[in-house]
Amino acid sequence: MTEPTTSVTAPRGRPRSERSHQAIISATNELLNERGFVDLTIDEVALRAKVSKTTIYRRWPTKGTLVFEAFSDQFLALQPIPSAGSLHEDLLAALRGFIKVVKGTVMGRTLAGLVAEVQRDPDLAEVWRDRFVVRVRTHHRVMIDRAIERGEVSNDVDAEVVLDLLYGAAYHRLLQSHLPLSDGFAQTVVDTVVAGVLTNHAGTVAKSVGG
Amino acid sequence: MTEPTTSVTAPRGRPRSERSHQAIISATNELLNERGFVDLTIDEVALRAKVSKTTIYRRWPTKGTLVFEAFSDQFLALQPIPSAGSLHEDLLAALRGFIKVVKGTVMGRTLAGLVAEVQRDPDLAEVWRDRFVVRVRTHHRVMIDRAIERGEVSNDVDAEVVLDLLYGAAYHRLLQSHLPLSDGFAQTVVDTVVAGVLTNHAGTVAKSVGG
DNA sequence: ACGGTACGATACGTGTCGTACCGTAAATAA
DNA sequence: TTATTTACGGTACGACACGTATCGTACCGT
Repeated sequence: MTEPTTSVTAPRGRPRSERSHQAIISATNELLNERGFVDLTIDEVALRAKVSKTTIYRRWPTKGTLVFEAFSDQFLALQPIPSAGSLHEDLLAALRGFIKVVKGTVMGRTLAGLVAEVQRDPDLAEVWRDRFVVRVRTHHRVMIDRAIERGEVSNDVDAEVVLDLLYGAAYHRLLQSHLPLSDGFAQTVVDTVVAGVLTNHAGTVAKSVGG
Repeated sequence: MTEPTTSVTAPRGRPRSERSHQAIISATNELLNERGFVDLTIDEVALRAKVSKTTIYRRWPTKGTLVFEAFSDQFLALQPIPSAGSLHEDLLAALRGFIKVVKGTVMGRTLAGLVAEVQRDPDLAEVWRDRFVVRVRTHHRVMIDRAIERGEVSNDVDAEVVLDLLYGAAYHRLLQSHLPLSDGFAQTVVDTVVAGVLTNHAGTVAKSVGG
């Protein structure tokens, strides 16, 4: 109890280098930009970070987990929860925010690459679900919860399905590349979903009709 | 002009063995069932099909294209266009059909594996879009076109977005595995999307309200 | 017969992953 | 100070699967 709470058990041997950690993450992000997920190799990350390959494998068991860690915090920081007032405005702003990041940065291809890797690596899939999908969805669900609290929609709305409709459609265009992630797409998606929710789950107060 | 239309240019040398072709496709499907996309190897397909590996590579440049061909016809044949009468009924039947195949057979994991591979192989991505995504969407779009013809919805409905909402949501649950592809999910998805479409794009005749 | 193409069998080169090994460096404990 | 513990760099290595190359043989039309 006299020890500081920062370290309950004193680490014994040589501590892991925080500097190496940062160098690896940085090199990973650099190479992600230059080559993309598929053509990124651990050897090259080690070379770029001036670190032994062994050091990388001591911390991350696979390429997927490394890229995941380099990607996720960065991406999640760019997904704010809008609170403009109406459900329509909030969802549209959120979807536009997603599209902006996905189209405007290399993170779109990295995200696609990670979704792909998740289909190949069950261990990564678990991490992905618990530390990304669940996290970002919990984040986004707040918009719907707030609409319920306001009485804009009733509380029997299936928030999970609403999120699946919005982001499912967006991920679909990202992964299949059959049509562009345009702003018109975002508008139509939100128009349709919100209208559907309001029709089937009208709230207790006058609804605000968006533009 | 005197030649039959079946072969414009007469093939010169030894023709490709149709028997080998079938054996390769069959072996691929067998191994797809046993091991899944990731753990399927070309060497093993060759062994199982009693065919040289060279023969496989003469016809399909990569593992992805081979699996694509073994998968796509089979899958597409199981995606009929419902015509029950109302848009709601048609879309629900179609989505249920998709879920049934994806959950009931190994094709769900194969589909996920192919979507993953498409993110890694640009050549396969092109084939995938042109010979699968476009094809299945054209197929499904008929349901919406017919609703327009019936006057159930107006002709300014964005059919592409409707498909993205429906199948985007389903693919999302397939690929992210955060929630199950339950029948309740299918119902809520269709309820919401159809309500949204009818609200924003009411047709010229009395709409049928689904039970 | 002859040229053209597919075939089987197999060896090979390539790329990448992840591990093993070894001597060294940095920290704590006695 | 010395011993112990753990991380580090450097590198070699094993494993695996991909895709290619080679070569002699089997079928096909002319």
